[in-house]
Amino acid sequence: MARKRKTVGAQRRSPAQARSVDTVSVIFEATTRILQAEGRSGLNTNRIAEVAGVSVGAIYGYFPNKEAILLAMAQREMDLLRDRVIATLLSPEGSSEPDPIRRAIKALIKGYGVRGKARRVVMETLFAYGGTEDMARPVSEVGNILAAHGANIFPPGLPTPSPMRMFVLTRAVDNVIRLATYEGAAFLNTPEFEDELVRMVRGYLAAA
Amino acid sequence: MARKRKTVGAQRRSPAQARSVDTVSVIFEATTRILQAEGRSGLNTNRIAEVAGVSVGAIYGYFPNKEAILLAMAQREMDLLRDRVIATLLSPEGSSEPDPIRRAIKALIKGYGVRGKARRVVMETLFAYGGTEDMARPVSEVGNILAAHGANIFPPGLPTPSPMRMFVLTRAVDNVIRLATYEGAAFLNTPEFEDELVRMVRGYLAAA
Amino acid sequence: MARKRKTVGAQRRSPAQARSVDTVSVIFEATTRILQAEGRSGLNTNRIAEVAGVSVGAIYGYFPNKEAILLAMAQREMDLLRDRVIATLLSPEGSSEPDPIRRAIKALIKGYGVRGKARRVVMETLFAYGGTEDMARPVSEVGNILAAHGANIFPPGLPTPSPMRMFVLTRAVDNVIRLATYEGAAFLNTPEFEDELVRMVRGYLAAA
Amino acid sequence: MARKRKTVGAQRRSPAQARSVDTVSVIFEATTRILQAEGRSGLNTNRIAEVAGVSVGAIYGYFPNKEAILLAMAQREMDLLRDRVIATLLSPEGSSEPDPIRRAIKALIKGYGVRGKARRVVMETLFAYGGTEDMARPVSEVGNILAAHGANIFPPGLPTPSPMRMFVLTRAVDNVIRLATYEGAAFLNTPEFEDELVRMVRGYLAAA
DNA sequence: GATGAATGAGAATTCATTCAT
DNA sequence: GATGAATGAATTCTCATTCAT
Repeated sequence: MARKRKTVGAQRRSPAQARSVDTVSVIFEATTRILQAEGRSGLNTNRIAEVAGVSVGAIYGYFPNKEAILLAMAQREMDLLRDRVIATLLSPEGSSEPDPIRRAIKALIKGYGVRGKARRVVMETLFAYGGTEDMARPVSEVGNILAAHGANIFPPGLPTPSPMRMFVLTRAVDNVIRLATYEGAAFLNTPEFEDELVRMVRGYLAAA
Repeated sequence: MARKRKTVGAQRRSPAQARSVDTVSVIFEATTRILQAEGRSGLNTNRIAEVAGVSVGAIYGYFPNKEAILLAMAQREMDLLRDRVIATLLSPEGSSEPDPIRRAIKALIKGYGVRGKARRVVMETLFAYGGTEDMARPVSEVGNILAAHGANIFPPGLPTPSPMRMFVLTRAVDNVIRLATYEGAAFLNTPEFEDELVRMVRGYLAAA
Repeated sequence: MARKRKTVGAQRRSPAQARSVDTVSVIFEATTRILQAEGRSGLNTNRIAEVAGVSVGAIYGYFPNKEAILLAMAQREMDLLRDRVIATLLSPEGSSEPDPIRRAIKALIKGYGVRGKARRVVMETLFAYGGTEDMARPVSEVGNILAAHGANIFPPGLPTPSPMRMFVLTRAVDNVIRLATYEGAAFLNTPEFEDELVRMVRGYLAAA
Repeated sequence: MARKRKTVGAQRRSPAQARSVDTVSVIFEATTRILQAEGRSGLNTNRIAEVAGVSVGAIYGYFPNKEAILLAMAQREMDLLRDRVIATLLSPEGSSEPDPIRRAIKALIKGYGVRGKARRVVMETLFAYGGTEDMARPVSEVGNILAAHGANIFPPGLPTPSPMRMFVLTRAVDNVIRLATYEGAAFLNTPEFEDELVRMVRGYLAAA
């Protein structure tokens, strides 16, 4: 038996050198491509190595095991999305939209739209491997930012939402957009959908 | 010899006799038990057969492969949940709760709570195999029922929600509860969480 | 998970290193030994690995499936036999037999005789997988050699046979010997049988 | 284990009733169809039953095991061919061809041509299952007939061939035609090919 | 006689991981 | 640091055959 108990964890080699960064990217890209083309069941380390043009051994130089690759990818995806949303929330400068809630919703819709299938598969994989917490973390972080900057973001006159309300609010918005994207809803990019989401957020906050 | 490409899908033997129906149930029960006790990695066809008290061959008489079992179970789960929610929405008799919205929310929270680990794995499989549509269908069906019986369910004075609003509403509620369940949120079974969800629904509807 | 449709064919790992070549040889030898001792039904990949002293995985590193091993062996057998016959035809030196036709017949009889059971199973596999062409190719190649060197091989005074005649001639001789071997004909190793075949060839050529 | 040691043998139920004959035919046809469409690896008793529209159990009512089906089919094929050739040899009436040797060759070419692929697969299967003897028997029988009627068939003035010569002669002719058919030789149905075979037979006999 | 669900030993194949080069 | 051949336990899946109905 060549298998060891899993230690799902972070990367091994620190991507200090340019080459390391390349190798990691190349592994991520290969994984994305395989997942996209053949789904989860077509994914295995040997295949990743082959598609990535590196040796299996090299993969184990950067990741302790297979799941770690998927985990790292999913985290990267979530972090990218989170950063985009947070940036959007906090900096009204770069946008013509004065309402931060609407800005965040726009950012999410746009964010889920790019690299749609790849992201979906990676997130699904993460989900399937039990990474619900990892999926939730960036959403929580957005929640934290919102809470911290509440005064600047939420409509004046309304109290900053409680943690539970934050949970409900962020999950509701995030998942509605996610599912609309995954289901390929026709209204996904319409202003009406945006309006609807804004209405949900405002209505909810107003009902408190 | 020649292996066929996997066809995650329909059953093979049709459950014409009483015996067949038993076998499928027995397979489902065994799978649930294993999943509950050992999680996804403890699940394999030989084990299922052993726990179910049937032969491996019998399993392959009803399902083309392992995933198909999980998929069939997931669909059954969703259908059960849907039926429970619809029943709750429509029949105020069996409940002390007069508000249909709150009744439905209670039913969902309770429904997601039972057989938690097994349901989760099963739903993850559905998700991982791209079954977003299958996940969404029962929710849509609840939406249809809501739309049809709107007058009896939605607060008087409010118009029956549009399809898009129905989408947002059902997905939001469903996913918030699902994620709270999966994340093991501490507030899951508190009345406050229920209140919060009711508030979201009512606030949203009122904001229209 | 996803099984690929069988691709009875080429090897996987390319025998770049000396080690690889060894592994393939070792697999071939083990297969021959098992076939010889227990026939086709005693042959399975785990057994081959065991007898070969390699892991099952190693086998799948070089062959996509069990049949591919047999097929590769069959091709090797045919090529060996062809080379032996051609060598015999062309080089009168190593033999006390002055007649090239008789030399070739002797070589064929001897060639089919060695490793009888194993060769047979291996050829049957080739046949069963539609490899009639593969079986015919080496015979054709012998035919080509004959045609090219006709002047030195065929009885003086006779024209070099036409392609169709070559076809009839080579197939007739090859198959008579093959069947006599497979049927375990009592006369197989008698000089009379050899005489008979030589007579057929000469009689045929003379009748042109 | 539900498998018993094989008793490759004849049919069980004697096809006394019309239904039995039908069932056997239907099994043969299904087997042929599967073999033709999917090759040997696609053939199994459950599939035969399915394609034949009978139950697996029914198959075991007529044949003791799977191989018996193939064996029976191959024997039927060979017997049909043998009967045709013998009839052709013995009865000059039905033909415009006065030469019995040429008549037999014509009959063989024609015989191998009909139901080409189906026959081939069945014969290959028989071969692969070690039925070389069964393949050879009808040829031997033709040989016997030839020997018995030698005076009427072989060119006057030539001695009736010895058993060994008979072996060489029949196998040579049979296999050249068989391979020409299997390889789809362009010259298969030309008079020249016929001429060539006749020449071989006559030349060989004359060389005695 | 027929049916077809069930059997289950056995075979094929996978793939994460290691480690000698 | 990289390579990739080898490992082998674990799993999936097959299919000839039986036998209760």
